[in-house]
Amino acid sequence: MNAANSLGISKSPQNTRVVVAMSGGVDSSVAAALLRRDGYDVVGVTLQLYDHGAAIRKKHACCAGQDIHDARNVAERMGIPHYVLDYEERFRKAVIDDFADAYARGETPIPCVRCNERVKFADLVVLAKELGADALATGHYVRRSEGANGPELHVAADSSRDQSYFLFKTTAEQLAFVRFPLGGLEKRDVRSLASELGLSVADKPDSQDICFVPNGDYASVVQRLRPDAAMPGDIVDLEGRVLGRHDGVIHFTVGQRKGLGLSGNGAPLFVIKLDAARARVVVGPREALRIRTIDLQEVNWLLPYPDAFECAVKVRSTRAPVAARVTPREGGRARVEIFAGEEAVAPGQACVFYEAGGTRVLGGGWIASAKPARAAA
RNA sequence: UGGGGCGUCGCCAAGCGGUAAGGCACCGGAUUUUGAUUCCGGCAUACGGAGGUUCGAAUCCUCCCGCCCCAG
Repeated sequence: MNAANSLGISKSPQNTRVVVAMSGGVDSSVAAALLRRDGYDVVGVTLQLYDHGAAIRKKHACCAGQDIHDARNVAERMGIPHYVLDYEERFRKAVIDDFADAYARGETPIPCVRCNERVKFADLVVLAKELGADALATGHYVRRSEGANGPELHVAADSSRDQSYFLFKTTAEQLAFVRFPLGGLEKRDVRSLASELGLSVADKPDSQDICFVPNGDYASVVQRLRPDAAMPGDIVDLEGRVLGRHDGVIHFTVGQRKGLGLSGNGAPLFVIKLDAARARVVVGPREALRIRTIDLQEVNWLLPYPDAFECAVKVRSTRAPVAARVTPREGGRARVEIFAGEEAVAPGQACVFYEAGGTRVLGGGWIASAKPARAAA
């Protein structure tokens, strides 16, 4: 048995085939280039996820139109095989439909996580194995390491770029096969590497916003897919008093302040709850956003024995983890008690568990419901 | 048509003779591989209207218009 190579696989790089998920962006391009430079047998794969024509002019997108050309160019330059696969149908069903349904239910989906969960780390893993690969690599900023009980997921070295929140659904089994070449790098280093390696995408802007939504106007996408979901209704306060009207719950999310058009108040009002069945948007003061208990579903455990444990949880990608206790429940569920409370917890978003004071991701689940820190309607 | 009160940015609201606070809403930008949040910036040459007093008024006076309240 050979010594493990840089990917932790007991083969020489030349004999190690790695499929790289290439989105056409800087990150995945550099990931592929780095592996190529290290002598791996790299195969590039790009998934065409949604409408080609509609996306071709869009900046900051990924996985369609120009991005596919970019990925192809990068692969060509590196001299690696590159495949473009039509995943539009799959993506539409697994990600876009789910996105629309969630909004119609008054929830706030994270399509990026669904895409990782259902497409990139599901279908792509299978595909990579079919291509005879020893591993699948992506350009995500997150680290993987071999622990006593198997592979572990850790936050990125560049904490400002960490994407672990978006990868919480990665299973232990997938983790055994996936690699993240950029997890230990700083974003600026990746940029300069892209230049050094002569990649045409070196100065390409980072992607942001939802890739399949044209102008940041996600509501119009939902409305087109689920016409009935855009039902106008009342904006009410915590006591049920009608304060105004709205054009559909799909335009709002828990914690939202802007767009309510409610004036004359001393302090701003926030969306506290969405009641899709009654087409109601419930608003209240900031204090009413405070949550103590959260119930999760479809939990992914990256721990060997999920007994109740204390850890730090993130309820939002852009916030520091906070101390909490997680209690697993049957049926893939879990209850999370956040000791100091947390604001604006929206059903449909993710709650990710982190090792307290550490870097390891212990798991996470989808937020099914949340209970206020104090009594409130 | 007797008495009293009030009319300042879309909404709420300071100011009470010295040259228009603030909040909400809204708009723009920054941040952000979700949606949000947050942050920064913008937002009444103008104070119901018309006159008058004054070096100077949203602030004082007069009249008018509108609204509210109490009496008739």
